[in-house]
Amino acid sequence: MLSKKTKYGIKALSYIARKEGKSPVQASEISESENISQKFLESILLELRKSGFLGSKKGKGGGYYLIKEAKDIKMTAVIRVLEGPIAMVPCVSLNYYETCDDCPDEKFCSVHKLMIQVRDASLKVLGENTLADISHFQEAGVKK
Amino acid sequence: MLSKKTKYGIKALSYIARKEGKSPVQASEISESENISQKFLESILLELRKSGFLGSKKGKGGGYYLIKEAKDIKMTAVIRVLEGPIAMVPCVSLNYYETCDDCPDEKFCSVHKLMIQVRDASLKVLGENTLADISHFQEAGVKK
DNA sequence: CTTAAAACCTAGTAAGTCGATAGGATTATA
DNA sequence: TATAATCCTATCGACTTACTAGGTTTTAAG
Repeated sequence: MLSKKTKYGIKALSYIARKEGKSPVQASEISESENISQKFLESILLELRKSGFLGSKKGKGGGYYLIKEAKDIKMTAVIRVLEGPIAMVPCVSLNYYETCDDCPDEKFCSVHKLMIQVRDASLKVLGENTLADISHFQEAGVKK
Repeated sequence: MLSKKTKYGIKALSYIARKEGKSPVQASEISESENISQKFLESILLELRKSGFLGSKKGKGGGYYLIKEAKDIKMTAVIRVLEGPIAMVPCVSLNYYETCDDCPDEKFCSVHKLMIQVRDASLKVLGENTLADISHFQEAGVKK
């Protein structure tokens, strides 16, 4: 299950992407428009800034803005920062790999085999979709 | 992330599938062979029995056995029983659907759009793989 | 230069979940 | 009758989640 943090984070990024070109977007505006607790959202936006997705401007008229273009932000990157691993089991994670303490040999693990396939399928979808794809409210990014 | 319960459950089913044809398999045997706490495993096997995957026989020489053939057990079914929804967000779940309390309209939700694609990709993999596919230790079930 | 509006920061917390463990009751076989 | 197995209920510590509280700091506008 996706945490609320990740969900809210994606919604916020998407909101900012849609407003792009104009002045920075305030947390309060996103909070109201997307029905997210403001304080909680603030902490998420802060994290997105620290991980290089957002820039910010303090003081009156301040707010958040995208540092890269929406079309250059892959959803894999967003989810890895907010949620952590995309894989469902650490032993098949590319970015957060860990051995299982049970399981003497991954090659002969039924779960491992299955979860590699799930991971690859998810990775494909999340790698093909950018922030731009999910923010324009038409058909999502199904490329040929 | 997959819970240990689901992981152990799949491993146990897979173990039983490999032993099939002979007498029932004991929890203690699976527990030792797969390095799973016996008591915890017992509760998982019980759940798998109650949900119709396993039959059991009590007393000396008892144990667990598959009720259906391994090739007729889709991994979607196993995961739904042990883990719950396959979707990462309730609002895109087929079997455990729930509306989000934020989000006025799913059609215009960026997360929704993305997670439908992820769900479909996962569903495809888990629907194509049966217990038999992941239990035979060759290439997993990649059908054409 | 003062006020207001914004981001930024740290800490805490209630509720829930997870991964077990404990301690037996029940049933079947030999 | 002894033993080996499933079955059942309850509990528990550690951890995570989704916040909330209570500010500090920075900036712009009047």
